[in-house]
Amino acid sequence: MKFDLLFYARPAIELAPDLIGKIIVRRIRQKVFRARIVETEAYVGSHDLACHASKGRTNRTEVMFGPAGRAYVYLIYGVYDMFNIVASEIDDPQAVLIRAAEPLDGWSADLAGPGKLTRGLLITRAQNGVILTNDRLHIVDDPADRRQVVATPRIGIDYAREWKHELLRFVDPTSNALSSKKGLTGAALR
DNA sequence: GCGTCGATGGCA
DNA sequence: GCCATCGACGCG
Repeated sequence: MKFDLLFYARPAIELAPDLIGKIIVRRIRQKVFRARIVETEAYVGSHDLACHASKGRTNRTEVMFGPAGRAYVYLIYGVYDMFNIVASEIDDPQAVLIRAAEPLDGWSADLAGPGKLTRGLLITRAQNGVILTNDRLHIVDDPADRRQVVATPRIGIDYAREWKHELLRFVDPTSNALSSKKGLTGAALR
């Protein structure tokens, strides 16, 4: 079942782990591609030094200040688009970065990383601001999913001082499609 | 299997 | 002058 906007209207630190095991549905020219989310990160507001909104309200971050359930897509390193889902409520800029997923239904693609995921699902800045209840791009539940969730520090934010240690990355440790094994230990690596 | 490095463009 | 990245390359 497609999630409605209320599903997204809560703190990113709650939404991010809950999105593990959920399914991205992407429709491209009448074809439907589905992928199971296995890695996310929470960006928890203006006070979070790793959150783009900590630098203030700008053209780029405008979407994050709006209502929950919209896509925040931006370009990084001049090369890759990053797909986020806006969380929380108006004027509280929180978002969840979707970092990795496993293709379903026998479709094969490498979605093990935020840049590879957007490339594989054809998500670009053209989707910035779209409401995620539309038929072309949305998230559905998988009631049968046996998800496991482990929290680790976020990737690629060494500049964020004390925030770089916060356990705001969430992964399904049993997945083979993670962007990195950082933060996983012992049994989780087998 | 590691570490290092360059590409590439929008943003402040 | 940075980056919420990726893949190529060199090592030995």
